[in-house]
Amino acid sequence: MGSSAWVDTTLDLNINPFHHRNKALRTKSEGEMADSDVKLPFKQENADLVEELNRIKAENKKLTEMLTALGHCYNDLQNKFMELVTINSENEVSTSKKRKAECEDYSTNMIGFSNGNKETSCSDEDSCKVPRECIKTTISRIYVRTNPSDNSLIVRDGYQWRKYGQKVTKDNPSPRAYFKCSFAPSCPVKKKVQRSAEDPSVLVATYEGEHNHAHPSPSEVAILSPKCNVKPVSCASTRPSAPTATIELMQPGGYGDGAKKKTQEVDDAPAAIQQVLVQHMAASLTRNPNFTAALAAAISGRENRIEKW
DNA sequence: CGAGTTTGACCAGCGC
DNA sequence: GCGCTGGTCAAACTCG
Repeated sequence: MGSSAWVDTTLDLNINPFHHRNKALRTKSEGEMADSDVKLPFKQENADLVEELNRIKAENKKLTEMLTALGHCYNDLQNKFMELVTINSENEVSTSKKRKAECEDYSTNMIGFSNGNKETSCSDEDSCKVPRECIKTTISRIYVRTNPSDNSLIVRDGYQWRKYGQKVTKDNPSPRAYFKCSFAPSCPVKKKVQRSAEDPSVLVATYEGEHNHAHPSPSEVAILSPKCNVKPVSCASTRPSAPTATIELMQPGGYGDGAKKKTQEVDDAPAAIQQVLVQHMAASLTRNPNFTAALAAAISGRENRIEKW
């Protein structure tokens, strides 16, 4: 991807909106201290306000333009990403020699998380015959980055699983573990977990079917699997049948700890560092399409209000 | 003692 | 039909 496609998204969000105004007031108060008898004429104050208004308008316009550019950039990137995904999935289908794995591709939802670099989805409708059951069952695939030293084939997703088999497959030296959902006796969901052949630190969990019960609450999970260090996960983010990019696994040293650490850092940081952190957070937020959309709405609303003045 | 895991045996689908 | 492979079963084993 060419670097020319990248746009500087670090918006000057006017983090301290009263900065200029304060400056003016400060100048004013300093002047007052020096010469308390001289009062700023009302007209002058009005002119200052108009000037401030114009400055804010110009800033809003600039932000709106940047948002538009950002939106276009985001769409371009998304399109490019989808193209890459399509190419990848085609390659996967053509190289796959597995009988049943082929049919998985018809309804597979591949969800990547932990480092979020493999999120994709694919569907290919003419590469193989489709047995009926393959269409009926929902198949999701998730990738979990784990500690390479951790040899366990455990993907903690909040559900209760019972292992019923393990097998070494031909195309992968690491064994594949077979799990059934044991939270509800009649739950048809099965899970296969195997380390990625390319990257042994990545666990590939394949879910088949849909849970016919509610996601176990954290307390239920704690009761059912006291030794399993499962933290609460939202239903939507863990249901294999409901693929989402917001899946978050509780990996040691994962996002949870990181966020905690960050909070700690924020608590401890002096004001200057906090300012830098705020600016970093603002930069991160501007990369979020939801945020940019909300910001655009807010700006347009604000502009309307300003124009009414 | 019960629940969960391990592991060898068995079964079924597919290619040759 | 035979062999290979993935998936499942179930007895044996482990652990709390």
